[in-house]
Amino acid sequence: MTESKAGYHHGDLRNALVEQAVALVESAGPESFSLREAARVVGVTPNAAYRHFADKSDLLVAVAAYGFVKLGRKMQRRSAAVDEREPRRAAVARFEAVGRAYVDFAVAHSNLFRVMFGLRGLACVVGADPIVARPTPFDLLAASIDAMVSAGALDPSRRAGAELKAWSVVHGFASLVVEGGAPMTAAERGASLDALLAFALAGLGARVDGAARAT
Amino acid sequence: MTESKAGYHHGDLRNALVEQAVALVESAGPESFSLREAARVVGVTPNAAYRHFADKSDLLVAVAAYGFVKLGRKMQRRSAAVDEREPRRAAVARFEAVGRAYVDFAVAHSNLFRVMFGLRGLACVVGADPIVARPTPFDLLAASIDAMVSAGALDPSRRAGAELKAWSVVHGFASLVVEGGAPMTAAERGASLDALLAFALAGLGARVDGAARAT
DNA sequence: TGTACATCAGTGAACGCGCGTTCACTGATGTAC
DNA sequence: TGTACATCAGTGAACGCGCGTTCACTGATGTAC
Repeated sequence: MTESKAGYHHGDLRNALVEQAVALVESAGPESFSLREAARVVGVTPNAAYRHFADKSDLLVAVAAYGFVKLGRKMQRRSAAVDEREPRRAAVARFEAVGRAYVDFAVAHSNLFRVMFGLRGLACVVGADPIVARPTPFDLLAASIDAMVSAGALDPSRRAGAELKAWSVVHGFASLVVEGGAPMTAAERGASLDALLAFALAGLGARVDGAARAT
Repeated sequence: MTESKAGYHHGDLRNALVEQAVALVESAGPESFSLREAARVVGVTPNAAYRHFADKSDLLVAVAAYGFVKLGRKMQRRSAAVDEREPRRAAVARFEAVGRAYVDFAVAHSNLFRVMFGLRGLACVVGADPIVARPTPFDLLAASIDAMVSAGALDPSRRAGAELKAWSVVHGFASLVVEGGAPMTAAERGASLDALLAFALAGLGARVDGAARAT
């Protein structure tokens, strides 16, 4: 509500704590994150946090939710930037843009990404009744696949289950990159991701340039 | 060396600690694991552990390595059980068996799986000079793809980069299942995995039954 | 407009805790002669 | 075969630590009349 900084009442402590928690997690990793430190940096007593969060893990769920919001925005931004002259190409390009946004996000915010998919983060945020406003990142992925069907890039008979396939490929790649299992330069990562998206489109049976796409 | 249980010297403390650490991690998760508890359960003073491990995270790396060994064995077992009458079909079936073993392992040992792909686990174990004896799980995946090429199920021109594609799909799916992002019954998981493997083979451009595979 | 009061959002001090790790040590083991 | 001794693998006690969380509290806020 109020924005007055000095004073007994903070005014927007909940958001301040979440943002500080995100910053701390991003810079030092989830395992060394402490509620006390977040409160300390915000300039507030540790117990003040309990006015806004049930406990530490509740705060971390809010951090995860923040990450999903950020990820969704990145997906939308990238998707919107696609050249849309040729509808079928554009639909495919948006699908690719969504995947690239996902991986880029994971690389740029690897510690946040870990919290999002760490213990209970995903389950709390992406469940049947997500605490993140729609459209969620998953919604955006589904929409991009629907758009491919509408644009004639994907046969309706191939539609079922496409989200899980696409999500698995991209999430697996992002995880492997983040966890260091496949150490690579940014250029190598880009090339791998290109190949990976072509692989995913081929697997789905998408028509990219008139003909069904080959890897 | 010796197997005497009683006595001042344990005889095989290092292995005992690793096995107990694995058990504790599997049952209570990595975040609540403590070196002290492992030592306590083994019946030894906490500091005795420092005779065998530099510190706690060194012990956890050993836990991760243990997991990769176990995973590799499961892959080999499943792969060996494939009916091999028709070479091309058999090669494809082994590739699928490797993928299934991976997912099944992740589900059956989800906490161990988390340690393996948690902070530094992967990097230490799978790096250029792995501390796990060859063939590593990654080696086994690569071999199964090579076998598909030899059997004529995969054109050599499609060979390059196939490991990363296959690994990404399966790892992503396993992670999503483990983290609860895609809650499903065992039957649903099986059906999804079937579809996912078909998707991966199609994406790679594999020939499953004489013709190039369609999803 | 002014006052009374309920509610809210913080404070300050303290708790018990188990942790990772270090220290100086000692009992057991195995090897050289 | 017997003894001396270096090495190894454990003990036992203690450390400092920051943590999450609870307690009773108080200053600030806003609303009813």
